Amino acid sequence: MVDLKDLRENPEKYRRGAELKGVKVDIDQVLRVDEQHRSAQREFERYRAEQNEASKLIGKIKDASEKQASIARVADLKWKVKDAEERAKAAETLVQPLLLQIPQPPDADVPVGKDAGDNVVLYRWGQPRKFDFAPRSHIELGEALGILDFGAGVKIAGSRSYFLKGAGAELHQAILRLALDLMVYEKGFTQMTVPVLVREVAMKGTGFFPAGREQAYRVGEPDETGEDVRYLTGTAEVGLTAYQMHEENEAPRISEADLPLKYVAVSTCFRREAGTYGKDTAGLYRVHQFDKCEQVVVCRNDVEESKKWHVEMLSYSEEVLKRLNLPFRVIQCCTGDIGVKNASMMDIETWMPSRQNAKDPESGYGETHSASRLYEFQARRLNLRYKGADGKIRYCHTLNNTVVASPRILIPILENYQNADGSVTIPEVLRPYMGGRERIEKGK
RNA sequence: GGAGAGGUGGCAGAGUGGUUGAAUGCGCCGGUUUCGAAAACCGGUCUGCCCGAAAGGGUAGCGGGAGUUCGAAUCUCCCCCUCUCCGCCA
Repeated sequence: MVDLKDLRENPEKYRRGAELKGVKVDIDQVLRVDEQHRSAQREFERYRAEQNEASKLIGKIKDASEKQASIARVADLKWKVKDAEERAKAAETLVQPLLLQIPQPPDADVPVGKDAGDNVVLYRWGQPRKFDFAPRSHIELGEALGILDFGAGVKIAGSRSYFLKGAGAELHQAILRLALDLMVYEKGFTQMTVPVLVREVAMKGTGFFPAGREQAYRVGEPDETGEDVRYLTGTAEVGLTAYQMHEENEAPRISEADLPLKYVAVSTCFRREAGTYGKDTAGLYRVHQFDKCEQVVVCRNDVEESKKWHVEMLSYSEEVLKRLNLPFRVIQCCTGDIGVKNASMMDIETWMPSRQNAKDPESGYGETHSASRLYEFQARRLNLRYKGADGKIRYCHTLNNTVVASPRILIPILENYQNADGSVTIPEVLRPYMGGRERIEKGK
């Protein structure tokens, strides 16, 4: 959520921001409704002040008939108060949903662009492998080795579903564990187990709703209050970021000394992938259910510090890929591709031989990581605030990034580590998590 | 699922219709004292929104919502949550 006060003072900034992101919003409408709300509120407060003053005096009046007269006089105010209050409330309930739709303006260092085609490659690491045989896709490899089963997945769970079997499942767990261990034991993150079935507030608070509502699976039937409805999260970012969520009138429980909060969690992620019909339908690339090791940092309200963490968190993800010796490139996403929530976003794309297009030697990189810098956007919705050393209360900044998501990461692993005979060499760093095995071979 | 108890400030815990944002204690911050510290003593210490350049003022908040009343933490109704006991399940 953007700052309403700032929106009032600098509407142009938000108009421009929405335009850069390609999001249609009516800023003037928000300002109009907000003004209605505030003028009604002022009226309400003026009448209420009068009423409170008069009521206070009534309590002191001893004479019965005089008291009755005063009560009769004040009674009239009661209706004026009620009327103004209702108008204020009505306008306020209109402001909120409008405000939730206004995107965070992209940061100044984000390149202007329409869509993913305008993203900028920042740098690369590793050399794509030159095969001296015709490389197979992870689908061919996995099915031949008996470690991936898409047929059973589709039969049991529908499209974009799969089974990982034997060494496939082992590899999946090994990579998640590698990532988690790096974050916990080397980078000092606090490991969490988070709810993946959450209430609407958590989805709204983290900025996935209302804009991305169609991407989430809804679970349960609404009762009269709607409270029985839950949502399956598409990332542990929801649980990790919302963890310190506060009520609006609550004093902050976080103090500056507690920051930064560094959380990591592995969770199962669920995505409807609405609007992607026909895109990446085969294989492990775009699936409805997967597991992801996610990192979240909640830091001080300081743009420079946010930027520093953004790069730092990105380096942790790179570290995982480097240890796996998988070639990748880092992308600075453009204004049209960073989504409603983000001030900036950088992706890591890992080289996947099967995605390489013979005509384009630059192709073959597929997104495996996404690092977001959100400044106050989520913190405002979640009321994530802290008391500064100076006593002032500020909103935190939040950031998040994939450490590794599997089975998508199995694509580059299987494809890059394949041998001419169809076997797959297990990356050295994963062997300790797989009983010391070195190769995945058919039937073994 | 059945029976009971309860949800008040950072924490503990008073308060059952009239200057109650709310006693008291603890904690925290500042000061006095001390060579320094502890103890003791004194003072301060919630948050949102609105108005204001600021100082400050107004308003709202005692689990949430609705109601009664001139006036509600206190009364009524609905909902949510927590705890204890019993049952059931893992």
